[in-house]
Amino acid sequence: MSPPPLVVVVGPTATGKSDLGLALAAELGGEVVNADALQLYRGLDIGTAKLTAVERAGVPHHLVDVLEVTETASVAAYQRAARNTIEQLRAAGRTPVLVGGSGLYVHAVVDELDFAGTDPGLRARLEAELAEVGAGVLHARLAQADPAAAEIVLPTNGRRIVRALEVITLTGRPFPARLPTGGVPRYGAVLLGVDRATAELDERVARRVARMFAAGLVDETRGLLRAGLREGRTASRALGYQQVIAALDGTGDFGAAAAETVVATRRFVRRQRSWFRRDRRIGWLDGAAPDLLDQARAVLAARVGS
RNA sequence: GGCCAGGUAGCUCAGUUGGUACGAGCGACCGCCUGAAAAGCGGUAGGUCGGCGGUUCGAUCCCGCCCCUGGCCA
Repeated sequence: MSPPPLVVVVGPTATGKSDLGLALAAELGGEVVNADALQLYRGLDIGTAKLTAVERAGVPHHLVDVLEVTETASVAAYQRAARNTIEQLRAAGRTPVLVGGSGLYVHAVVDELDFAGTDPGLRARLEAELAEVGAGVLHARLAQADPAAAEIVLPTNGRRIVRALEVITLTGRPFPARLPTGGVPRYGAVLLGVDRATAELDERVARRVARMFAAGLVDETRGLLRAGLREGRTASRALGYQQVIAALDGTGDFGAAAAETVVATRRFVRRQRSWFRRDRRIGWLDGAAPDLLDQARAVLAARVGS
């Protein structure tokens, strides 16, 4: 008997991915594998809209609460962990349901992305240099070392320039500046996308953020700050937390922080869409459809069957 | 009612000593994205310069009246 295919549920935030993923896992006798970079963190609960133990209704969730807020997330580490988990589940005959809105993370699991290694010392040196001399100078160096990559990586994008130089120095090979376009996905994956009409989604985001603040996002952030959130490179940037930290350091105006979180989340939704939009393998569903689950079932049946 | 400040892009504000608005940040839209990705980066579209009249070859910038906003005084 062949192992069950991987079911993937992607889409912008606040569309209803988690609920659909949960329902599908429950129905298929599967387990959820998180593909959300920030839900990896222990303690980032309210702001990441993490499902509670009760809401999970007994369906096992993997790769949630596996990082401390002080740790820096890493796609490569995530890729290894997620593939491991998925392979184990499939070997056990359980359907893995990969749910999340971090496009690069999903891509890393489902497609052939090979991350070159990393070297903390080298990275630190390059970053210090970036801060000192600016992206332009480093880009000029990249143009020397790898003209093709320099062609693609913009001279203003310090982050990418640093990584490109790191990879080239470490491997002696060019930096693959272009993401491979999706071919046949691993694990016989079926990709489902959940989205909603823009106006409706914006409205949901506003309500969700209000709910988060009402539910104690500020207190949660205070607690996490005591746990070292400020030193966390990834977690301190999470939507909501980032704005609360700024308010705590500055005006103390949490109403403004909430408003800023809404705007930032809306921008995030747009970016998520532009990321997923180009993946032609995704079968899109309207999160508002009353028969969402039926539609998802239908797409699954059609794709798995073929 | 009087005095003062102000009405310039969707928002907050620069600017032009009268000659086609160098506008900026934010937002919007589009896109990029290989070890921070809820991060990082790029492109594009938006303006009767409050209204009406006057002066002038020419007015967003000068004059008059009016409307609106904020503050002070009564």
